[in-house]
Amino acid sequence: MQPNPVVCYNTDMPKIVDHEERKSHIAEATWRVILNQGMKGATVRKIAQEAGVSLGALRHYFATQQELLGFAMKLVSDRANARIKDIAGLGLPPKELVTRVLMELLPLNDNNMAEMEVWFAFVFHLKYAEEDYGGLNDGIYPGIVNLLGHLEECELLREGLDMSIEAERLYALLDGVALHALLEPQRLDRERILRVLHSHMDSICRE
Amino acid sequence: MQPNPVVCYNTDMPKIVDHEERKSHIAEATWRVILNQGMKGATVRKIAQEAGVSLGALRHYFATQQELLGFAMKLVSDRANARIKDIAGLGLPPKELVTRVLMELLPLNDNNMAEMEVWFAFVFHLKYAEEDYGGLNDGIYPGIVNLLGHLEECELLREGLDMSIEAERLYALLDGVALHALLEPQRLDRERILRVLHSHMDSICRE
DNA sequence: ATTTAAATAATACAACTGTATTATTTAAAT
DNA sequence: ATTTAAATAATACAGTTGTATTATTTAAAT
Repeated sequence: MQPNPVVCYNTDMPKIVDHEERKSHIAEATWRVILNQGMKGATVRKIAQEAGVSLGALRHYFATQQELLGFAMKLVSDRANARIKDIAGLGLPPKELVTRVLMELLPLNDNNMAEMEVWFAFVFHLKYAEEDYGGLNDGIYPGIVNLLGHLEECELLREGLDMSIEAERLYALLDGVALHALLEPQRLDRERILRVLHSHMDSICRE
Repeated sequence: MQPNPVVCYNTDMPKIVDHEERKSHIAEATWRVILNQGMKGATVRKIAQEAGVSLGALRHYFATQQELLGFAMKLVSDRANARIKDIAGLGLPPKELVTRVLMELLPLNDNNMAEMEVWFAFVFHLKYAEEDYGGLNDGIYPGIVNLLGHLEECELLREGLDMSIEAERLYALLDGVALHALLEPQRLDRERILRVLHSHMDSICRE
C-alpha cells in the first residue's frame, strides 16, 4: 500500500487534475481497446493513444500494465454493482425485482453488452495471468442464491426445488446466454434473450 | 486449396514422416501451451519448444501462425465430433442418448475439460483475430435443436414447450456450466455438473 | 515572481514477436 | 553409391512489447 497522492489536499503541492477521474478515463480507454482488438491488443501504448495521453503520463498513474488492467477490471465490476444496487432500491414486487436484477447481468443494451464483453476478456486473461488463480470472486453466484432465497421466502417458487442446484442452473443460464449473445448476436438478439429469461423464470415460479 | 503433400506416394521423392501425424503432434503441443499460458502464450517459439521441434521445422508444416492455430482449433472440433458420433451409434434409448451426447459437451473428465478450455480460448481469439468475424459456426446449436426434436418425436418432452427457446436455453445452460466449471472448478465439480444437467433434463421431460 | 512538486513528454533498452532466409541433414529412390 | 527433395536446423531482421530514465511543462502555493 503506497501513499495515495489523492489525499494531498491543502498542502504546498500543486493540485491540477482529479487523479481518480484521470485513472477512470484511462480505464475506459482500456475498455474500448479491448472491445476493438481483444485482450491481445490491450498494450500500454495503444491504451495511451486511445486515452489521448503519452506513455509517460499513463505510467504516472499506473506503474505497471497489470496495475492498469486490474483497475480497469475493478471499475467494470463497480459500475455494474452500482446499477444493481439502484434496482434493488426501486421497491419492486419480488418476481419483478429478481427479473430486473438478472436482466442487468445480460447484454440487453449496448452498454451492458460492452461491459460483459470486457468482463469476459478480463476474466479469461486473469485465469492465465495470475500466478495463483483461485477461481472467480465476483459475488454473482452468492447473489443469485440470495435472489432465489428471496423468491422462496415470498412463496413464489415451485415446491420441491433444490435451491443450490437451481442457483447453479440459473447462473449458468445467464452467463451462457450472455456468452452466446456476444459470440452470435445475429441469432441471439435482445428479444430472444428476454424470451429465454422469462421462460426460465416462469418454469421455476408458481403459476 | 493447395496441393496436399500427403498424396506424394510412389514418386521419386523421399517419404520419411507422416505429414498429418506430425501436424497433429504440433497441434497438440499448441493445446498444452494454451492450457498452461493462455492464448497470449501461444507463440510459435513456445509451441515449437513444447512440440520438441525447431522453429524451422514448425514453419515447414505451418507457413504462418494463423494457419497453425486454425489447424489446432479444427482438430479440437474434429475430435469432439468423432466422440459424439460414436455415442450416436450406440443404440441407446432416446433420453439416455440425448443425455450422453450433452455430457460430451461438458467438462466431466480431464480430456473434455482440457478440450473445452482450449476451445473457449480459440473462440475468443477468433472473435478479434478474424477481420470479418461472422459468429461461431460449430454446429452445436443446430445439433441441440435436433436432439430436442428427437425427444419430441418420441413424445418424451413436456407439452407446450417452445422448441426454439428450449434449445437456446439448453445450449446456454451447457456452455454456462462449462464456463463456470473451468473458472470455478472448486465449486462446480463433476458431480454437481451432472446434477444440474439431470435436473434440467427432468424439468423438460415428461414424468 | 519564485518555488515546488505534480503532470507530461521524449527517448532508451532489453526481451520477445512473426516471418524470412540459408544451410544442413535425412532417407527414399534410382 | 549417388541423386533428390523432404525434413530439419540455425540465424537474421524488422517490429512490438513492458518498463525505465530523463527532461520538460504546468499550475498552485508562498
